[in-house]
This record gives sequence, structure tokens and C-alpha cells, in this order.
Amino acid sequence: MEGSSQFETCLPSLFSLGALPPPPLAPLPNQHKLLQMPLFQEQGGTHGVMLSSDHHGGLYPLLLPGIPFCNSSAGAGEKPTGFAVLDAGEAGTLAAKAAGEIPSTTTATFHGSSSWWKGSAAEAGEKGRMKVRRKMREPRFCFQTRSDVDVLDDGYKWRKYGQKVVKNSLHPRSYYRCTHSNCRVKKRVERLSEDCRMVITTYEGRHTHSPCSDDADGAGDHIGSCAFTSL
DNA sequence: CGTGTTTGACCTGCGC
DNA sequence: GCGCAGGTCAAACACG
Repeated sequence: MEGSSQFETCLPSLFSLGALPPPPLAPLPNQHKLLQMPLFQEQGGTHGVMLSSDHHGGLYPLLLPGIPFCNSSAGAGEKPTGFAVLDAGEAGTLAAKAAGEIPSTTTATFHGSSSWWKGSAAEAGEKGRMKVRRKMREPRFCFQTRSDVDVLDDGYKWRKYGQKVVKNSLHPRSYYRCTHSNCRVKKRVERLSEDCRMVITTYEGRHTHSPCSDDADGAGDHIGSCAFTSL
């Protein structure tokens, strides 16, 4: 809660991990920074690279060991807040663990399953919409950011649908869902118990639309200039 | 009046 | 098989 409280960060559509073309990003006010996330697909799955930032607005590229990232220069040496590309199901766990002990940089393989909505929640619809969660092999992306605000502006519009107090965490975890009609992307936001300024955000799923069509009203086209690569 | 948030209950999955 | 914890839903409430 210092002066720079209103730190906001714009994230590229993390959900495009799968290999979708880089969607237009939300327009960024002067001080706001873009977090870029080049992606790499390997036989085992997709890997991502996340740029994180601190409340000063500085961005810190975080690299995944073993991943050939051309622009590794970035002072990843500065103050990486850490992030993790997770395998479905791991995210939650990790986030939880993170509450107690988060490595400066955590990495994991991201399995971009073709059917991110396990088996097809629709099919399971039989049991009612009552979910087919867990065990779902959805693209998940977890990263950690230092910010005073819980919800980072990633260009999409989110609607909170739940909040839950999780074990090993002093702060409740909030659940958000993309407000776009056909988009089932969800994201969880929670703060570290040991450092309330650290926000762990876990994105789950893939957007079926571009940010501008939802919230960042089309002003952020050119932003595509940001190095958002996908193979 | 519409939209978004809050909150409690319910359900599912996982570990023991 | 049981219990625990996480995740989601839906009704109520608040705000714009």
C-alpha cells in the first residue's frame, strides 16, 4: 500500500499457450507494463516464459531452464518474482504450497492438452453441470506478481464467482471467470501468506476471444508488437 | 435496473 | 471407506 499502489499489469492472453496466434493485447497506460510470454512447444508439451514485475513497474523475464529463449538477457537477475507453467492439476497444488514456500522461480512442464476441458464437461453434463473439475487437463499458467491489487489487468474482463480460504494461507483465494459468453477461462488469485504483496495468479483454460473484444476495447491493437511468440 | 460481489452450502477428488 | 480440502454454484446483497 505505498504510493504506487495502483500497480496494474497487463498480461498477454496466457491462455493462448496452446499455440494460438498472439491476440491483441490490452492498451497500456503509460506506466503500465506488458508481461510477455513467448511460448515454446516441445514434444512433451508447451513451455512458456513469463515476465513478471514488481510494484515499481519493472519487468523481470523469467526463464524456464532448458528452454531456448532468445532474449534471455533481461535482467532476470534483478528481482524475479517467480512463476510457473503448470501441468493441469499442479497449479492448484503449487499455489497452495506457494503460500508457505515459494521458490524464486519455479518451473514445470505445461501440457497443452487438446481437450482442456476434460473429456468435455458437456458430456459429463449428464451428472448435471456439476463439474468435471479436477483431473482436468487444462492449460494452466501460474505466476507470481508483486502488486497491491489482487486482480491484474490482463485485458480481459473477469467476474468473481467465489472465494475460499485455503489451508496454509492467511489470505483467501478468489476465483474469477472470464465474462465472455463462450469463454470458460478461469483464474485464481491469492496472496502469499508470508508476503501479502505477492499475488499468485493461476490462469486456467484458453480464451476463445481477444481481449479487445471484451474489455480492452480495441485500443490495443498495435500492442501486438510485443514479443508474444508461439510455435 | 443491470451488473458484479459476497457468502454459505454442496459436490468432487485425493490422500490416508 | 472416510475425512479433508478445494472448487463451483446460486441466492442475496451492494453499487453504479
